[in-house]
Amino acid sequence: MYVTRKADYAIRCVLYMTKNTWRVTSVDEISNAMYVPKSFLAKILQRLMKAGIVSSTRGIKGGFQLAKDPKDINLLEVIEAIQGVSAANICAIDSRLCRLSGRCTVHPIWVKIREKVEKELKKENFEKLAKKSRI
Amino acid sequence: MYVTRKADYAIRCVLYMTKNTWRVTSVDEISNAMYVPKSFLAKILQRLMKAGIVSSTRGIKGGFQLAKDPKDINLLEVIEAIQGVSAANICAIDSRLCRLSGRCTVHPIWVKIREKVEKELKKENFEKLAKKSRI
DNA sequence: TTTAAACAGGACTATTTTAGTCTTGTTTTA
DNA sequence: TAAAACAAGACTAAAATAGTCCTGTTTAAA
Ligand code: SF4
Ligand code: SF4
Repeated sequence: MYVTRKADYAIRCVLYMTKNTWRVTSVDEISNAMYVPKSFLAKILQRLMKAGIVSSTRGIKGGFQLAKDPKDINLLEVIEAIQGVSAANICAIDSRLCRLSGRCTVHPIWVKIREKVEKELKKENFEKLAKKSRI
Repeated sequence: MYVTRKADYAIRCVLYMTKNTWRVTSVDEISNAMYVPKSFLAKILQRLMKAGIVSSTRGIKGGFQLAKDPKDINLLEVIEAIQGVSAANICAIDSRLCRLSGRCTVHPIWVKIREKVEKELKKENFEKLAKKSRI
């Protein structure tokens, strides 16, 4: 499980939008507030759209807003919306990616770690995060 | 924390050597047994040498063997010997890698996840792994 | 009705990382 | 003294990462 800049930016921006829930916010505003390159952010928001996490309004005065209640969005789903499923080792993403997985002693350890990490990430919803937030 | 092929191979090979503790094993033998490209494995073993995990004997009949008791080698140290410290997000490797870390709400979550993962990996020593092993 | 602000989406690119290979040299034992 | 084995550095191809850019569409407001 490695979080790319793209996914990290996504989290920051969903957090920003959480604090402006139901207000339409432009890419430009989010980009400036969260220190994310504008054209890169535009791409990120497109993926969050496809995942149903944000919705967009086109045209002048358009922008983005959360498509769900912040308490129903967790860290894991934002990360997966951006970079797909991930884990610490390939066999924990899909055991077929290593032909040894069926008889490997280490394989179950990676699976267990993946489960633990995902459990932690699922626990963190954006309502909770926004309450603590100072960004 | 993402485990590269290099580190995964290292783990497999340390496990193989655990089952032949105190016997000098050639790169060629390990390479064939563990399905790791020979010249790549040679590089990996060099790093395990520097970390004090294995020792080498040069010349004909030379090879590698563990430099420590298998119960004193854990998964984390093998991984770190190969790829250095790693974590799920850059700020959990070194908080200075993100200028927001001081005021970021998400940062402590990555730190906590790193701690949990490292704890799991430290628990797994090679004596324990070799007992379960069928590779 | 036109214009400008904003999103949509695809193509493109530079840099870094990964996953190796290759070559030349040194050591050691049969 | 030759062959088998490690040592170490240079090299490379492919993939992933971190973006940019350009052309088009939508829509509110002047
Ligand atoms: S831990 Fe085992 S199953 Fe997983 S990638 Fe490594 S060798 Fe394959
Ligand atoms: S989680 Fe926060 S501190 Fe860590 S990299 Fe992301 S923005 Fe920076």
